[in-house]
Amino acid sequence: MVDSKRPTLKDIAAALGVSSRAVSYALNDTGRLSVALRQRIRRVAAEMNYQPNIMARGLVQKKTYLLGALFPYARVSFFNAIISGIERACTDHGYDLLLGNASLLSASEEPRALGRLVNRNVDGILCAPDPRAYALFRPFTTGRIPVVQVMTRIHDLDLPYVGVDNEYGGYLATRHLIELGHRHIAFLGSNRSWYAEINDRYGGYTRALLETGVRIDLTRYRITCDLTPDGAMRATDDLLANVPRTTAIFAPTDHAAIGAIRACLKAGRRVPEDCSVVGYDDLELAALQIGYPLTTVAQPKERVGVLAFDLFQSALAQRPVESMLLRPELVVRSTTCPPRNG
Amino acid sequence: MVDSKRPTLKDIAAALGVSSRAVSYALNDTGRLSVALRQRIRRVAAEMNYQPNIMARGLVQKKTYLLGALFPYARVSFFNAIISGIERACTDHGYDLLLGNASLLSASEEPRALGRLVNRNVDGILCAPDPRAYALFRPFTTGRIPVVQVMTRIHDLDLPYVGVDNEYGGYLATRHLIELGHRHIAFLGSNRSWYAEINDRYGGYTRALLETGVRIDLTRYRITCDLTPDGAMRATDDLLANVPRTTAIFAPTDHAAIGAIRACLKAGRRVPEDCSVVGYDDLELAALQIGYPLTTVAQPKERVGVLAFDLFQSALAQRPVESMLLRPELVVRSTTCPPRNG
DNA sequence: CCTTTTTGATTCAACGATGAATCACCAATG
DNA sequence: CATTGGTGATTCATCGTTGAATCAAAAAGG
Repeated sequence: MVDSKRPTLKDIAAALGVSSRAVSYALNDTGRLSVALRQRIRRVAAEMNYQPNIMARGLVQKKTYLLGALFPYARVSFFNAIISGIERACTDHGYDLLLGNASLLSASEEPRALGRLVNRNVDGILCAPDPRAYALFRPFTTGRIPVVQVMTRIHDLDLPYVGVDNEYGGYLATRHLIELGHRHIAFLGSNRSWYAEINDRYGGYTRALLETGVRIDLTRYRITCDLTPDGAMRATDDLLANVPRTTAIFAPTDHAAIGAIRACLKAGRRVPEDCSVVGYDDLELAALQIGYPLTTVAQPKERVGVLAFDLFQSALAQRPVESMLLRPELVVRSTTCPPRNG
Repeated sequence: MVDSKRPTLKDIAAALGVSSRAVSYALNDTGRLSVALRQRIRRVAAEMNYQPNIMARGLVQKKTYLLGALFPYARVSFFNAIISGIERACTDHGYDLLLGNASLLSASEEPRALGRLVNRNVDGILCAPDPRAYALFRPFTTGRIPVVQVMTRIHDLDLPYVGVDNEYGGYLATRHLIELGHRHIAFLGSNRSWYAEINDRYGGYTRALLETGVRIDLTRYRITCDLTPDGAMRATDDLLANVPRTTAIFAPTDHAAIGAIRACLKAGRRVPEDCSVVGYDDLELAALQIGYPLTTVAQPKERVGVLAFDLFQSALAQRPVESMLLRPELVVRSTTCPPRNG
């Protein structure tokens, strides 16, 4: 069974003494052919292990059955599950996924990565665009390549979007802390103002406070930093020194939560007894923390991926496309408990 | 600047009043053309924002400039860095990466995923094949599609391979424990005998023992289990109960190390004071453990990805291809220290 | 001055598939 | 019997690009 070359329609046609067009008809179940011939062709095609050349087909149909994925490399651990959801949907619908991850600095790499995808004539693009890349994606609002925004949305850009309600997630996390009895809850904001997700989570935080009548001096309890483990740790160092009454911290990122917890321990505070911490994202490392499995907000990532593909298909078929906002869930583990003198 | 359609060679030719073949020559810097015309064509092509249609080119050149990646979905967090290394090499050489990850059970999904890649006429495949998939990859040893094995190698299969020396990694980890003074070092093996990597790490473990003259009753200190956090935890439960003299554990996987440490803590043993643990892989969650940053063996993953691409290119160019074995490194963090009465 | 070579460009075919049109044949119709 | 209609298949053009061959004109050679 050494197939030295992949058979083409012509090869099959020659083997049977019919026209290659007939073979095409038979295999696609189109055109007008006698059942007998149709079956004969199919049998031989199967015997010869024929597989269509997708490129040739794409050339004439002007479709590639390729879907481009454009996600920031810096956050792979987060987008993994989403990409795998997308991929599953792809295989189920005859599509293949082209990886165009923007390495490193997304704002500068995205143009090139995007160009490569367009170059390949992808039928659509799923992406988590950098908020600053408005100009880059603007042409696609009118263009012929459907683009779906996933998890991250550029404000004012008229492109469909599938995401998870960050405001509600922030609300869930904060509400959880309040219900445990906390009244001094800090929020770790990002020092990059354009991260809308973080701002939305902050919105949920303030709403929870408002709804429950918990009054907090935000100028002291809302601090900003790099949302990396180290950045959050340094910010929390300061927080605990300046605002020692803090009994709980809402870190809108698991990485930040790790930094916050480290700062607490360093300051001699036990977690969660002396200080509760809630994270966000439910990365693998949240559940697999040894001493401190993280209480965090989980997002239905796989489902987001699948829905993003659905939206792409609708857009491709010119059907009306509506953005979707899914609900996150609170996952309570071991980094939260009632305050000591609550 | 609304490009309603992407320009083709013909469009540029028409705009200039020359043949489309001349345009092709000019843009590829081939053929014989006057410098003047060449420049004129290039300028207009740039103005019209021309980008070649890779599919059409591929059709005639019988190349797709597509590279298939086939990695088990179950271990994404591990293969992330490798894939990103591959991708970087791809972009640097005009290739694009097609994701063909085998979802879930690799042994059953691989055939389909592999078929899709072949179907797409990928120019090559980089994969971490399931050891049981010998028959599946056998045809590629003679075939025209270069396949490079990455991190995982199927024994007796004549396909190039880039990986990291697992035997040496196991040796490094064990040697580290011995040098700290440990004499009762357990090894957590896999209950799936076909995982060659784990067996190799075990080989390094025994070599270190032999070299240093440390005699250990392997029937008691070598236990086997599912190398998941829970599996390793249960196995370690038993180990600590049956062989209480154990002062160190070499878990050939970070996930297993987490389970082992959990079991230690559950049994009232402090880590590392009462029991040291070494992991393997240096996943993100190893460094980002809050209380117990893992001592573990790190592999040069990005580099493996880049080298895998290089091997693919050599194979494609019919150059001789030699497999490569890189060296892992020990990363000492907080889960190892000398035994108490060492 | 005529022949050969070189230069600069063009034309034609092909890659492997599909869209559109066509054609031969046979049956049914008036 | 000539006309119409449907059936089952074929032929031709095309997608956008490159390989191979060709061609006209200018340059070089004897």
